[in-house]
Amino acid sequence: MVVKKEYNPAKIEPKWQAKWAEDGLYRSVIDHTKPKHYALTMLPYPSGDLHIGHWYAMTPSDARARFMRMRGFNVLFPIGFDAFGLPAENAAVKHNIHPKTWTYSNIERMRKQLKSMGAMFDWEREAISSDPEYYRWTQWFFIQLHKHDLAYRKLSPVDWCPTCNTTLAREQVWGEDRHCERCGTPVIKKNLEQWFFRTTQYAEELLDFSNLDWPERVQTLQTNWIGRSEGALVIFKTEQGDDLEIFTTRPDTLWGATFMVLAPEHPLVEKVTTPENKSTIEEYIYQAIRQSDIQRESTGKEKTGVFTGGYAINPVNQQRIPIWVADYVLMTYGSGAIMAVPAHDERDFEFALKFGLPIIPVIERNDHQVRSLIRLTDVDQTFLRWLLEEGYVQFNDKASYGVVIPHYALDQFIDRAKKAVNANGWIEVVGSQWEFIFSTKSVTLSSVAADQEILSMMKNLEPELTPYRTVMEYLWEQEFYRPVLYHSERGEMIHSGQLSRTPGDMAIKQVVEWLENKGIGKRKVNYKLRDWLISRQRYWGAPIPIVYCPEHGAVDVPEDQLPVLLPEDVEWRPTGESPLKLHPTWRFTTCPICGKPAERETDTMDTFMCSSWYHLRYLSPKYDQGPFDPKEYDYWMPVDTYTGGIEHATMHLIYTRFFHKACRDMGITKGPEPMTQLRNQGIILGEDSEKMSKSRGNVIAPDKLVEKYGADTVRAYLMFFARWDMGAPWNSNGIEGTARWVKKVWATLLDDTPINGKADGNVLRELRRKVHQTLRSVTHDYENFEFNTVISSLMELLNNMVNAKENGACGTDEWDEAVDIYLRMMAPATPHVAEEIWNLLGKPYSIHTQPWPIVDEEAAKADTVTIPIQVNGKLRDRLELPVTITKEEAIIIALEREIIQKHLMGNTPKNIIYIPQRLINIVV
RNA sequence: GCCGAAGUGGCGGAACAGGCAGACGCGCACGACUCAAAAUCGUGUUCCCUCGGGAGUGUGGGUUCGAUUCCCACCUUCGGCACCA
Repeated sequence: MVVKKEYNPAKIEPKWQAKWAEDGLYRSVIDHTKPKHYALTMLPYPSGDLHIGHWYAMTPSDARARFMRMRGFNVLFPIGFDAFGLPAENAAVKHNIHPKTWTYSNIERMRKQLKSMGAMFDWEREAISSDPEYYRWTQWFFIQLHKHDLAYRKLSPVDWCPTCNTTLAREQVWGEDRHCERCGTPVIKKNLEQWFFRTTQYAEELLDFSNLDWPERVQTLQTNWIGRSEGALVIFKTEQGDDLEIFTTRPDTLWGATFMVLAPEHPLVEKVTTPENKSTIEEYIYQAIRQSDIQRESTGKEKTGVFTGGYAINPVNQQRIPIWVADYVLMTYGSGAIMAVPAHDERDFEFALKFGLPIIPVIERNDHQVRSLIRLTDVDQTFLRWLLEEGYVQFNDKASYGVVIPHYALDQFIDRAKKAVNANGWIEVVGSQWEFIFSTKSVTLSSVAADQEILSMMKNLEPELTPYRTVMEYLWEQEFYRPVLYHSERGEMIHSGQLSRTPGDMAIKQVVEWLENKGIGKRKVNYKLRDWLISRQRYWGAPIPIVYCPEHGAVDVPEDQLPVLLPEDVEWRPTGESPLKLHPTWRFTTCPICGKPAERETDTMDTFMCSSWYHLRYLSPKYDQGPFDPKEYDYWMPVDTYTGGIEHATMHLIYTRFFHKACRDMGITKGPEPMTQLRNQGIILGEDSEKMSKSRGNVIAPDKLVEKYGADTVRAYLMFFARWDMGAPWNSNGIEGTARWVKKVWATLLDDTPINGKADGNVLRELRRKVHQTLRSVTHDYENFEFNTVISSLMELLNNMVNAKENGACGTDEWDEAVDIYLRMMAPATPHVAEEIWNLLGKPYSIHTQPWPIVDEEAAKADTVTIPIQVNGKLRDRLELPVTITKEEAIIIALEREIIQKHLMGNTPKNIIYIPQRLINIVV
């Protein structure tokens, strides 16, 4: 058959899209005779225009879903919109358009764009999170969580703009001075009653990825985000008698705690602050609280803090230690208070040094290194000579020797030092042992009292030392000592009362047991993960279904009264304040329990709440007896393949896992995890290798590309131009190659005019071999999301087919088979052109319901192989040999080659490596 | 600072299990067709070279008959976290 027809994607693509829709080709219905496959791509936010990033995320995922369908799975590949959220409200204020109008017209537009991709979305299952039928169930989930005590209310600080009268999201706070994005007013923190979900209750389980086929990268990100650390909870007492709880990962350093630090927000701050420190503390707290966590936590910043005037008692040794307030301690982690052990914690060390707080070593160095800076005038000559002779002197200048004493010589050194030191001086033993040798006595730096004693003895001999507040402060002045003053390694406990000499590997365990026996502490696991704050002081979101009754408090809206509808007659103040608060009637209602006047919660839910369960709504978007139809759930869940951007690794993907596990414990969902397999695509940057953005003007518009090349070419190029999981900067030129390929497929497969007579058997055997080899690799690559090599293999095969055609392959069974398999292989990637050619060749509609071809292993087998011959690992020759050749035969042939003989240069081979069908390496 | 990923021709990338480095494509050069151009087709395209070869996968070492692939150290880029007690 000869078909003379131009390839015109603008014509064939809409034609097939309409036909497929009409025939319900992508309707997914429960079919128990087939294995199911739930392929899910992250739902888009209806920002208004489909971005090339959406295409990059969705079309390869679509190709994979199509491939699975051809492999015999009953595939569900749904789509919807994450339609609540801030941009709609910003548009409302800016353009005076209702968020609903804005959102739904965007959806309309994006639906059209999505359909132009030719994806196998089942539009009957579309779900839109801002539809009342959807958010009714978002609210229902909230109530279930509340009923099971997984939702609770607590006072929590938010960024607040006093001019706009509203909460700001983190991305709305700009600049170093933290001003409001809209009006420039500096932002303040405000404590508001907020709703939280108890994600932390699932922290331990969320760390378990054993049921998941998820990228290592995501697992690492989540693990770090959850941030598990083991340690102990220890109860200190303030002098007033209040319990002051702290969490520490190093209970073995308790004896070295020389001060405590409270976060500025800590509830005990007020109580422990003495009257004379009150105003300083208040001032400090005011400026600390205004800063964001990011600023406060930036490690580069110099430490700040203020003494409260109050003291606590260290429960292990009854030492009285000062309580400070400093912003390097965070209220959101642990209990918002720490014991500071400056000798073994870098931050505490820095703080203690700055504020002159004592630093007492309580953990031995593992290398036991001792350093001493010996002033020549403080000791006798014999001692100095001995040090030189033994080679302990690391450096010397006119005034002093810097010596490093090995562990074995320490006792001897101290003995000799005691004899050598004169009445005007002293010798410091630093790093280990921590002894300060004076002519009258030696003192060990093992307590705050000892610290002061040593210091005052030094000052007596050397009045210039008067400004120093601690021994460590003085030692720090000597560059030579700095490397050994502080360490955070585990090691043998010292200066720790009865627990001294406990070896490092048992120290933590023994101290915890000891604390538990004494009733002053216990083992504790802490997490960085925080409970999920879901309240938003916003209009365009799902209202939190709670009514506040003066008598009954926070009462759930009864389930049969859901949804709590968003009122549409809202007024937009330029202030951006939530219209729900301003609405004249909406918030006033009655208590579901007593019927007396009550008020609605005016906050709405975080949109991550909507996206935590959309995969369930897709199952039955119109179902009204529950969030989803259990029949659909039982068949389709869990999601088999979830694809989307890595940027959701720690937010959405933790929330949705939490949500699933919480629902499982409430009997709503089943199984350990919602999404079995996860794969992330990378990011497409602009051609300038910068992030695409309107302001940079480097945005690639998919609509224009589709117009110019057709959706199939755009799809294929997105699959081809980079590794899918890596992403890459966009390259406009490259797409021409893919366009050429599609055209060449069209020309080659449709025109089977015989050329050059009949092909011989060799050509046909080669053709079949290449076809089946390609089928094998393409199958593997679709399976493993290696889309770029799917396309390159197809290109390669096409080049072979063109060759075969020139050698007369057309009109043979082998040629027809090649065409048939070729079209099936390209159907998932380029669904329209594959369908069109398939149809023009008179094959049965639709190619997309055809089974995936099976590799003929016999045909794919090669009968000869090219074997490289190396001499000493260097390639010298190649041999074309039958695959059946034996080792002996191959070696004989190889050694007979003239070029090989030349490179052997008359030497006898010492060793010959033979890897069947791979290589021969002759070693001389 | 910590954690993670990645470094291969002019460019995007390939090499699946340690065995022919550079598949496939872009770009470029030359040629064919054309009055000409576009499109299309063909040939070539890692670098150096005295045409025998030699070097080469971020850098330096190591293991091996053999390393883009494994090990150690370092450099660069990107991403995440960022005083987490």
